[in-house]
Amino acid sequence: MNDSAPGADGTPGTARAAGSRRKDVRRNQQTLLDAAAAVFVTSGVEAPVRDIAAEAGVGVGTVYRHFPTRADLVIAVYRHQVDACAEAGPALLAAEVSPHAALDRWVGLFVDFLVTKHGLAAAMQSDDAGFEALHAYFLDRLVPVCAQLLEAAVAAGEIRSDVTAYPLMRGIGNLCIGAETDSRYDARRLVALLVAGLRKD
Amino acid sequence: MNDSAPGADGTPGTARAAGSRRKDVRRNQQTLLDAAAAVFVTSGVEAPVRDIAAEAGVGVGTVYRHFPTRADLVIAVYRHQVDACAEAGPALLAAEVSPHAALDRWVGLFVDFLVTKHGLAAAMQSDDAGFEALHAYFLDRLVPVCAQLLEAAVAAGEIRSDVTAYPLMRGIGNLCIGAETDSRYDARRLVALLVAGLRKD
Amino acid sequence: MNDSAPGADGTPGTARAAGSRRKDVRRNQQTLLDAAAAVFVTSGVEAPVRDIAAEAGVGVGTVYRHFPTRADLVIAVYRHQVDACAEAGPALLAAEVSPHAALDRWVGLFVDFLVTKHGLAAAMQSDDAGFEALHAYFLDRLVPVCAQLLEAAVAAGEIRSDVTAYPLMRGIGNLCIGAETDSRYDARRLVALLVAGLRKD
Amino acid sequence: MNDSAPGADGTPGTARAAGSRRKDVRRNQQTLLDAAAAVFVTSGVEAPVRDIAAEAGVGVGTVYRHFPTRADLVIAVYRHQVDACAEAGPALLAAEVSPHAALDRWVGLFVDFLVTKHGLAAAMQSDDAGFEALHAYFLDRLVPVCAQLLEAAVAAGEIRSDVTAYPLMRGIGNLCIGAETDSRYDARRLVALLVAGLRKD
DNA sequence: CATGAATGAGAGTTCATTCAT
DNA sequence: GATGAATGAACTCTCATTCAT
Repeated sequence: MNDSAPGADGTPGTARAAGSRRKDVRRNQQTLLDAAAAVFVTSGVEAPVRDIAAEAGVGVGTVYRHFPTRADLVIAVYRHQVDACAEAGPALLAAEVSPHAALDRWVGLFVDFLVTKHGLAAAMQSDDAGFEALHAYFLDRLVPVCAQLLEAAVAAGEIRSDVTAYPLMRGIGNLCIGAETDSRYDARRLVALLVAGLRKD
Repeated sequence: MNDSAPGADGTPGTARAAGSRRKDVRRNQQTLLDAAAAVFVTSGVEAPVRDIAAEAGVGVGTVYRHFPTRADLVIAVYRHQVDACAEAGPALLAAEVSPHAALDRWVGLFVDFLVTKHGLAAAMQSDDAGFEALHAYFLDRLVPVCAQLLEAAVAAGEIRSDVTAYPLMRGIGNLCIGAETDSRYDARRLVALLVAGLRKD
Repeated sequence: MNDSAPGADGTPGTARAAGSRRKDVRRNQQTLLDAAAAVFVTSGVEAPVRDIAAEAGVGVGTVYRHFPTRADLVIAVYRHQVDACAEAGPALLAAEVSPHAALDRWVGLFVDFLVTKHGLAAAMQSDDAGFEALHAYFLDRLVPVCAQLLEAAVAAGEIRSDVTAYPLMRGIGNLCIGAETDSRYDARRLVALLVAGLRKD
Repeated sequence: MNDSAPGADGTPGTARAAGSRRKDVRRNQQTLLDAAAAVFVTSGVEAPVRDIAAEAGVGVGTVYRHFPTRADLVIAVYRHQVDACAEAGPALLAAEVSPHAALDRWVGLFVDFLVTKHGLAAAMQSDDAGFEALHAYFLDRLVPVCAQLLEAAVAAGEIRSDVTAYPLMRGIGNLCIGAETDSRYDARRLVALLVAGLRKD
């Protein structure tokens, strides 16, 4: 993360001008992220850059300056939620009665996140070069957590030992595609089945 | 299907000219289908119409004449394989030792088909209006078969009774997205897990 | 439906084949003219050739064979009515109480014809090269009649002598453009004003 | 009008950059209008957007940015002249010896304008949806003026009282169609006859 | 830094016209 | 003669991305 704690720069005195400019920039970034999030909800993550700029009330150039590629923008928009999800893994492992239960709940968290993000799941799997970084970010952040949960469940003898975290995460992601627009399709349900299928015997 | 029973117009004499013309046209259609199939492999089913025309060595107008809609073309390209898949369902049910085994093998057939069609799985789930007919065709053809297999397995007490064919098919389709371009991702495996997850207990 | 009643031509003896063919052709032409007239009514004289062929139940090639240019077709469709209009001129001159009255009624005839032909007036003035022949046909046929009426009216001292038939006919044609689709616009009325404007004093 | 009072943003300093940009843009708009006017003269108002872009030395996108609709462009090109014509109405009414004379001269102004605009008169009557706005603009602007002149002439007892402005304007517009390409056709003359035809007795 | 105008490649689609059968 | 498949030019419109101000 490049700018946590928005108001935390206690730079006093001299650097005022620079400081306020930096503050402006930061404000701009946030505006942009909010705008992007809003547009993503209605038009999906492939929405025209211009729409996002318009929603934010800035020029397209500003979008490009802050987020050179679309992936950068998408990552930034969802970073907090992805991070929160990643951090929830170990916590669940500690709190739940069994590693498999923890895995199930953690996966549920991820699905709840994805299912509400119009087009995100699809973008994540897109072979479009522009989304490579997005794909990578999600995996970098979540695969290790998933691996940890998987290992614990294997160690506890609850699940088969021949499934690795990467394909599992991609599978879960895939199952979430299109869930937001088809009421007859329940991604949560199917993911639960998939996770159930991991069980030994 | 418009070309069943190739030799059915055995009319000699009069219909010769028309017949041979029709033969040419049919050949052309096939050329087009082959070209489309080839382009779909490399560029996905959303490839520009112009590319397909070029691959087939015809003008764009010819593509539009035969397949007014992109969905028409995609359906035509895959119709035989979808039909074969649909027909395999009852056969497997008769041949396999148990309904669940039949379901598993049938699903495997579908996955083998999908996984080799670049972008097809993705297109099938696309909310793009142009692909609606495609979506519909696949579902019309395969959901009933899947439902039949599911029912049999439920009747045999092998699987839970709370899963319906439509979401299952969509889930399977989703799991196949992107499988052709990522060697670390094994769609067959995940689908097998999903089907395993249907088991009672 | 391109060769109904194959043997219906009562041509006796030798010339049967040629005779029946010629009759067929003629029938085809008439079918085509009827079809064209029908399509012109609904889609205007610039309707796609394919639409006309379809309406007639023939191939586009047949249309082109009989009417190499669109103008040929349009002329053929309206020839009878144009001729009838042309012939009405001298008759009216003989029947009416004054040459100006005859002119007025004759012009009314022409307007009644044009106003019911969707797009014809516009096509006639179009500088599109494809319509040149159409333009020419109408003028060749009608300008002399108009000139005759004009001369008689001038000779009778009813109208000014400085208006010639050609621009008058074009003006009348122009006034009819778009009349069929705009209920607030009454071409007959305006043409009557124009003709009234010819009056001396 | 969007550019009245050119120097009205007298903001010094800060707004300079934006100001000069705006000036460029304005210049560009003008270039575009000039180019469009030129192309309209040679190819008519239905000329391909690309041709206009090429004439202006800009990309097609630029044309669409400034004038989303063809009608917008056409209106912009002719706005000044239409406005000038509209404004001339009352002035003529004040200056001429009689309302009918004013009407005659005003109509002459309009004809002089239309007759030099290749295809404009035709486009104005076109039932093409893309030209609806154009049609509307002309009528909105000119019909009231015409109505005013008409009323005055009626009040003065010079013309018949049963002709309204709308059909009269349309008729005049129609009479101008094709005038620019046919030396044997004198639209001014015919329009004058039409206006003469309005006279009482 | 911000702006948003400009660019232009790219995709879709329609039809007049030709010509092999 | 009739057919209608094929051709491909022509047009429209959209957006990602750059860059002068």
